[in-house]
Amino acid sequence: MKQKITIKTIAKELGVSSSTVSKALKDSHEISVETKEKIQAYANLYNYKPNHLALQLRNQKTKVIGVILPKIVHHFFSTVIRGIEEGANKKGYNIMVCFSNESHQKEVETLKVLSNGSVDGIIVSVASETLENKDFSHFSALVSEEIPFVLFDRVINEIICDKVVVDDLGAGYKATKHLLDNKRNKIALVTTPDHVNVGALRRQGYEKALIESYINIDKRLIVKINEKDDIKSQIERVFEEDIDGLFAVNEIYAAIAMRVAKEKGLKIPEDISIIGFTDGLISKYSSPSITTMTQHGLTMGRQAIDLLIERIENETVDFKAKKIVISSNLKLRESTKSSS
Amino acid sequence: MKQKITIKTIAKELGVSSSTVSKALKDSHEISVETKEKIQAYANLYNYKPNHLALQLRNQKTKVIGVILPKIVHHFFSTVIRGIEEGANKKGYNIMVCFSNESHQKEVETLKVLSNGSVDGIIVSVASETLENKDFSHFSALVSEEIPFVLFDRVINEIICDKVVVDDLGAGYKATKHLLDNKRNKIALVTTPDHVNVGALRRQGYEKALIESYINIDKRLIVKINEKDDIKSQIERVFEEDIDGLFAVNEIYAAIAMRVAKEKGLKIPEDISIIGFTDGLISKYSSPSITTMTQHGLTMGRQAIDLLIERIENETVDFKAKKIVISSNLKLRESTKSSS
DNA sequence: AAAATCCACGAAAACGGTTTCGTGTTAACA
DNA sequence: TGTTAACACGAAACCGTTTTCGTGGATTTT
Repeated sequence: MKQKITIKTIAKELGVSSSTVSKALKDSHEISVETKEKIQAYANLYNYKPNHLALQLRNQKTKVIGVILPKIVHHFFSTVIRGIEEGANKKGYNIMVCFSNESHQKEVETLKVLSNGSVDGIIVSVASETLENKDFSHFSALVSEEIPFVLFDRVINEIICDKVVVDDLGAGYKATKHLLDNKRNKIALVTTPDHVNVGALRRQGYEKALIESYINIDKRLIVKINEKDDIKSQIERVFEEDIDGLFAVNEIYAAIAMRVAKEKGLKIPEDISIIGFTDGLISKYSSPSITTMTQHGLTMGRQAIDLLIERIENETVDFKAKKIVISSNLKLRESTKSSS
Repeated sequence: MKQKITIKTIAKELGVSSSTVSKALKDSHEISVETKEKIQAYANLYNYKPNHLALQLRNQKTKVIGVILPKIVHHFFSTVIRGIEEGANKKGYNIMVCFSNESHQKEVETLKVLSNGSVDGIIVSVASETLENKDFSHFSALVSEEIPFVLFDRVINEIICDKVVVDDLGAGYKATKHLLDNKRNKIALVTTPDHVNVGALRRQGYEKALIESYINIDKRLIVKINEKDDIKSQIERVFEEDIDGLFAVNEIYAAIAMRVAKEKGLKIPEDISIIGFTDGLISKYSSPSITTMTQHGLTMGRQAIDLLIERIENETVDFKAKKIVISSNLKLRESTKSSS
């Protein structure tokens, strides 16, 4: 990289001190008009740009936000990034994006790197492995170091900090209710293992809706996907039961379920109604298109970044963790009949 | 944020100089064992972490790579990010992700921010607006400032720098050839406006394949999508011709085309074969699943980051721009019959 | 006993800015 | 004519770390 021009070199060339240059470039009233013009012209000519690192060191802030996601190739997380980036940009921040790839170890390491002063604050959605083994010490460390951070979507109850979540229980309830309203009563649930709290909450919503309709919860209708094994064959098992409705906690499971249904010769939505989660491209462009619960990734991202920047810029003495709950609503499409 | 412990505070507390502390923490042989142990113990106790900003300033490098993408909610770009992040991580770099949202202005601004020393190098896929108005001065500036950068996918011929691209012409050719081999001969093309070079190249491949088969190019079969208008209705127009094959330059166009075909009562792949681009989730999970040309986003990301880091770390005197062409291959699925 | 060699550590400069606090010169005022 | 104020600029400290080059005292070598 070419040697960049600095204030010092300008000062030397023009035979003034660096303080003068600094002030002249900021159009300070302390400096005479001629000197300012001379310096500004020179700086312009040689395309002077202040070194960001020096400024960061001096100001003790980076104007950078770290973001750690479990994965990227996922419509929901993509939209969250977009929301975060938009909000950050509006306030003059940049974002540094990292991935844990659902690995606890990677999450710990990444958090360590980011918390050495490279960023002013951090936004995290917790890796499933961390959720599973329940080792949250890296987050406690963040708390005790008083580094501003907010958790979203996959959060940890034990850690006290700002959070942004979807009303997962409510969403599970609404989804199931919609199927019940469609006169479905043998409703399968395709969900995650219990340690992923969003999955667990959505299941609770599902159960709540069933109980309200005096339908017994049938364990055989619930399949908790283990992503290490083949997903499709796990879903096929639930089709051995005579189901007429299916609620999947993400759009990939929904899409796979739809395919299985078609292969079984079932018509959608006539023979079986299917509802997914995350209003992503798959749901939108598949045919029939899939009714889903919206996850409002953009909104979540924006809320998370706003919360974080608020925390960073207003070092409030009285810390009070905030939790923003975003409600999910039904996006009606072709894979379920509209309730009449 | 809590006041972090620094070398200076350690030095003061322990009554030694900061040089001693610095050396002790690096286990230098210059420092006696007792002193080292004392200092290390203290640093450990108070959880000392070196300030990254100070290091960056001193070393004149950030170990951060800037990435500018036209958009994120797009399977291809998501996978590229993943590739970049993986490669960067392996070499001890972090990535700072920004989006131009296809806007020229935003691209210029972002580039300016990143090139003030916040990053060691930059990876860009050019915004479509920039491609359209052909104002590349911000990239020329990068060249003259000798900031390492690499362009990928959407590149600019006029700018001399490292590049990673897909063999778009070849891909367009292969896709069309596949349809021809399927005994299709009225093949529609759904592509981008000409200024998006990847679209233009894929069209050339399409035309080459047709010409080789002695088929005249019929302008009515080619639709250049303007994303500002409704995409579906633009695609519907091409279905007014009696087509039996369709090649779309991305998976969204392909998915929409498939939907239109279904609505017209056409059976896929019996009545019409459809082939897309980018091996994304839509193509994979829709039914019928869509045959596509793979775009190898992960590979592109990795190649781009490797190229960039190579450039950063080996300040070669003899600059020779490299161009890596990644060939695309056919991913056979249900939306086309296998050629026999 | 004088000279050379180690040892363990500190002073200071450097990275590139900003900012506070002078200070010398000139002009205005009493 | 002496005092004060305004002006235009510079010196130096600071952010946190690394690194080069001393240096004073102890030990070893001639």
